[in-house]
Amino acid sequence: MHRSDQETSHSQTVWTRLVRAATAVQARIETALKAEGLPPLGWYDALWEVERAGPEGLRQFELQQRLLLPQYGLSRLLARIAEAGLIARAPCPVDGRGHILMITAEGRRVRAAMWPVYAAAMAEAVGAKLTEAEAELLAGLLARFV
Amino acid sequence: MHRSDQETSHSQTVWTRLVRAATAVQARIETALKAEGLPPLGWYDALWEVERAGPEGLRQFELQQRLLLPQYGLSRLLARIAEAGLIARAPCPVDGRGHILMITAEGRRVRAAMWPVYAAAMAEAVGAKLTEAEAELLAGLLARFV
DNA sequence: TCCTTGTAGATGCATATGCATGTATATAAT
DNA sequence: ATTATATACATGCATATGCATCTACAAGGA
Repeated sequence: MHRSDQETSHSQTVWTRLVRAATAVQARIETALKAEGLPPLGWYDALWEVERAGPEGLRQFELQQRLLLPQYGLSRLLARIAEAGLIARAPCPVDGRGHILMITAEGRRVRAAMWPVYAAAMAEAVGAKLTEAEAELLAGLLARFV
Repeated sequence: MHRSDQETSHSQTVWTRLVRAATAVQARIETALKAEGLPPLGWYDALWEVERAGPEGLRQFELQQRLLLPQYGLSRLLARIAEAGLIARAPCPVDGRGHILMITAEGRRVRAAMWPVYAAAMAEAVGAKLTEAEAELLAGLLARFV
């Protein structure tokens, strides 16, 4: 084989399966949510973080760091979620550039409705494929990439 | 905690890290390709499969199955790649509905140019984080999800 | 032959994403 | 204060994606 030809390495096998596994699981979760008429997965993470932040709320850039989203991505995600009335954006009193994010009552309701669907899909797509020990092992190996 | 509240399970840890790992590695590879002025990763897989198929070429639906892409996704991906002159689409002689895909000389050239960049990024983002034994173990665990 | 059903692939429309840049405010240096 | 630079967030524009549907051909009856 020529030097520029693909030979399958362990790295490549890992990479390929990593993508396939992630997309397969994601597809299952998204499908489950959609089937219940619930918002997409991305909304869950945002709602959960903001809800967890409590009555203080959360700055947009903090959420950005936690979700690892690009700045403009979060900006537009929040525009959609706010449009749906699930998160409220208030001007930040101590920094005129910023927003404070707070979950609304409806936002809590929707997140709580999403959770059992999300959890069930995760259990089916992930938990059912591994023993507890394997899951811990896998989680440990995956942690290398963060 | 209320029943609808999120409690972290092993499944969830695995799922979260799976996504983070996949996006992190992908970002590295895409960045490396872009930095060299090369096409995105999705093009590589298509080019490689078509090149591998040899002079017989490959039917579009076969490629679709191998790449696990939605039908319309592949249709448009190929439109872009063909527009760039890297893959040729000829009508299929035995099935008037189909196309036969064949890589062009320029397609070979580009794929060959992509490979070392792709391989290096993979080695850096995946191989460097694991021993060979760990990579095999991880690949085995990830295979559960296919 | 005609009709029905299935499959290969393309595409219009709505929505999402990436990239670059814009606006507004903050912070620091002069 | 003035000017420069950095940060928070939004947005115009091009491109990509999802969904539904369309066209064209194939295959199997009646």
